[in-house]
Amino acid sequence: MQSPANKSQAAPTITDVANKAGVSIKTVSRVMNQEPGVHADTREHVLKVMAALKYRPKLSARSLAGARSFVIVLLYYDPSAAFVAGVQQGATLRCREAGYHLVVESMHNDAADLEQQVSRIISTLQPDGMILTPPLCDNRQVLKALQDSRTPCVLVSPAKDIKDQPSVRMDEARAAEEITNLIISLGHERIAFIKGATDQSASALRYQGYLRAMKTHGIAVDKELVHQGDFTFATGVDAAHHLLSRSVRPSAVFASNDDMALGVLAAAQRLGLAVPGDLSIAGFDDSPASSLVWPPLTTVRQPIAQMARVAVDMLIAANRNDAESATEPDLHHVLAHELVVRDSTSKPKAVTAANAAKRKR
Amino acid sequence: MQSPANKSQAAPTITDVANKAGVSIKTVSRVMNQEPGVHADTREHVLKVMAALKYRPKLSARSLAGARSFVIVLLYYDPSAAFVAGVQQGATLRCREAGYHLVVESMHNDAADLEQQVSRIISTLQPDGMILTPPLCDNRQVLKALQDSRTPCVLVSPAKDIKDQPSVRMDEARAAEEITNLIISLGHERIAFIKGATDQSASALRYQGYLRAMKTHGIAVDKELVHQGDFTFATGVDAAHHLLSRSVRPSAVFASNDDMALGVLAAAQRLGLAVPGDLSIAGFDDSPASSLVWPPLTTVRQPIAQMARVAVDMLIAANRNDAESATEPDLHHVLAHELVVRDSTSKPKAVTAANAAKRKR
DNA sequence: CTGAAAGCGCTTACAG
DNA sequence: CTGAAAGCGCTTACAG
Repeated sequence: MQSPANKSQAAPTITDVANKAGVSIKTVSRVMNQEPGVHADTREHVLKVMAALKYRPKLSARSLAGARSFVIVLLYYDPSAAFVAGVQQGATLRCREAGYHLVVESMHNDAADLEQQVSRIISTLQPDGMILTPPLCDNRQVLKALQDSRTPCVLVSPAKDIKDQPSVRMDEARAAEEITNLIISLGHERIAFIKGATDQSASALRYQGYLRAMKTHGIAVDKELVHQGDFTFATGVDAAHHLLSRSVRPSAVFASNDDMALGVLAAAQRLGLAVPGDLSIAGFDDSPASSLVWPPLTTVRQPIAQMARVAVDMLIAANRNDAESATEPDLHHVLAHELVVRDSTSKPKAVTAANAAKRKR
Repeated sequence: MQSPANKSQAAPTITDVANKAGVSIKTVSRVMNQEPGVHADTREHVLKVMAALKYRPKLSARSLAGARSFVIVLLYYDPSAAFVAGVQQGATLRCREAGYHLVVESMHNDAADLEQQVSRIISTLQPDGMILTPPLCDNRQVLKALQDSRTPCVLVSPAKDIKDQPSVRMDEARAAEEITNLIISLGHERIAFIKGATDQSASALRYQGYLRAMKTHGIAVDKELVHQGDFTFATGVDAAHHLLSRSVRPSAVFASNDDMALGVLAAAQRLGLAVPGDLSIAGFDDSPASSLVWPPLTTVRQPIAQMARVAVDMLIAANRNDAESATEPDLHHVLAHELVVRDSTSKPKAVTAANAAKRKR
C-alpha cells in the first residue's frame, strides 16, 4: 500500500544517515552520542548529513538498546499549583537542554498501593531518574520502591535529609531569620509569629529562624504573640483576631506562609487597621496572590525552578557516574532564596507614636 | 560478572512470561493487548503468570515495535500556574487509567525556531497525541508542525475552532452572561465591565456575554462603565479608579478575570468603600487568590482538569479509530462551567437607599 | 485459537 | 579511528 513517495517521507533512521554519509551505523551512533574515537572530518561530515536529513534518533530505540532512557519522571501530589508549575518549568527546560524528557505523574500520597504504583511506573518507563516533591519525597512507600529499583532519585525540599539520598532545598530557617531581621531593622519589637502545620518540617524551621533573629537582637519573645496556624488562609484570619485582641497589639506579624499572611491582611482590614501603618505583615513563599492584594506582601521567594534544574543536573550526573562509580560530589544542595520586600512592611508609625507618648507620661 | 542471583532479579520480559505459562510470546502479547482470539482459559492462565511475575511490558519495546507509543505530550507556555497545574492533573490521571504517560514540554510562544522544536519533539518521542493550551494552541508554527507529522492533537481553549481540528473548551460568553445575570438578579443596574487583553479571544467572548445579559434585561449599557483592561492586577486598579470617580458610581463591577477583580477590590478598599456593601465585585477564573482575600470573590470556575481528561480521551480514541478510519464523533467539545458565588457580591444596599431617596424627592 | 519468523532503530561488546 | 554482528523486548504480517 505504501508508495515510494510515502516511503521517502518516512522519518530517517540511523541507517539512512550511515548510507548517505558512507559510514557504518556505529560511526553515526558515535557521533550522535559524542563519543570519542571519531576522526574530526568524519564527525563533521556525519553531522552535516544528519542535519540535511533532519535526523532525530528515536527515544524508544535508544532506550530499548541502551542503558539510558533519556526520561526523567516528576512524581508529585498536589502541593500548591504554583509549586508544581515552578518545579516543572525548571525541570522541563533543563531536560530539553540536555536531551531528556520529563514525564509527570500525579499520585495520591495516601494511596494504599502507592509502592506498587511507583514500581509499575519505573518498570514501564525505566526512567534514568526521578524527582520527588513534598509530600511524596517524605513517603516511605515511595522511597522504598525507588530503592528497590535502584533508580536515581532527587528529593526536592524533603522534610529532612536522608543519608546517601540526594536532595535540593533552600534554607528555610535562614530565610525566616532574615525576614524577621528585616522587620526588626524597621524598628519593630512586638513581632507576632504564626506557625505553620505541625506535620510539615518547614513549620519548625521557619519558627526557629524567627526565634534566632529575636534572640540575636535581644528581644524577648512574648509567647502570647506566637500563634499556631496550619498554613491556610482561615487560620491566618483566626490568628489575627487573637493577636489583635491583645491589650498591647503587635506592631508586626510574620506569618510563616503567604496564605496565612493574606488571612491576617484581610482580618486587619476588616478591623479597620491600616497596613502597614498600624500593622506590618510579612509572609513566606511569594505565592501569586501575594502581589495581587493591596498592599502587596513582603515575603520570601523560594528558588523553586532553580531547585528543579539542579535536581535534573544531579540525575544526569548520576547516570554518567554510574559506570565510573565515582562518588557523588554534593549530595545535599542548598540554594539561595530571595527576600521580596514590598509594601506590607514599614516602620511602626503608630507604635512609635504610642511609645513616644508613653515616655512623656 | 552477573551472577544467577542477579539475573533472576532482572525485570521479567515477555519471554519469561511465555516460558512460564507454556505459550508463545505472541499469545502473551495478545493477552496484554486485550486482543480477541485467545481461549478464555489460556487468557486467564497467562494473566495469572503475568501477575505472579509482576510482569510490566516496557514502553520502549512496545513503542519501537508497534504503531503506538503510549505517550501523550502536553505542550504549554506559561499561562497561569493554576491553569497548567489543572490541565496536568486531569491529563496525568486519565493517562494513567488508560496506560498512557504524559510528557510535558514548556515552549516559548515567540521562539523563532518553534516549528523545529515541536517537530523535533514529535520525531524523538513519536507521541500518540498532543495537547495544546493557550497561547500555543493558536500558534501557526506549532499547528503546522503537528499537521506535517500527522500527530493527533487536541486544542484546549483555543481562540477559535479550526475545521477538522479537535478541541475542548467551555462557553466563555455563556458563563459571563450568567454571572452578569446573577448580578442583575441581585438588584444592580449600574454594572461596570472591565475588558481583558485585546489579543485574547476570551476577552471578546466575555464581553459579549455581559452585553447579552444586559440587553436581555433591558438595561442600557453606559459606555462610561466599560473599561479596557489587560487581565492584570494593575489594570484592575486603574479601571477601578476611573470607574469609581464617576459622578454616579457603578454599584457593581464585573471584571473579566480574577486578577483584575482583585485590583478593583484593592482599589475599593483603599478608597474606603465597603465590599460588597458599597460595591459588588465579580471576577472570572476562580484563581487561587480569589478565595484568599476578604471578601472572597464571586467568580466562574473553568472545568480545566475535566477539559484535559476529555482531551486525553479524544486522543486515545483517535488512535483506535486510526485503523478503522472511523469518523470522529464529536470534534469540538464544550464543557460545563460552574458559577462560584461567594461574598463579594450582594444586593446594592447603598444604591437602593440612594434610589429610594431620589424617588422621595 | 495459536505460533514461528522477521523486524522496529538503536547500542553493546568485540574485532581489526 | 572504524565496522560487522548480535541483541534489547516487543509487534507485525503471515501461516496453520
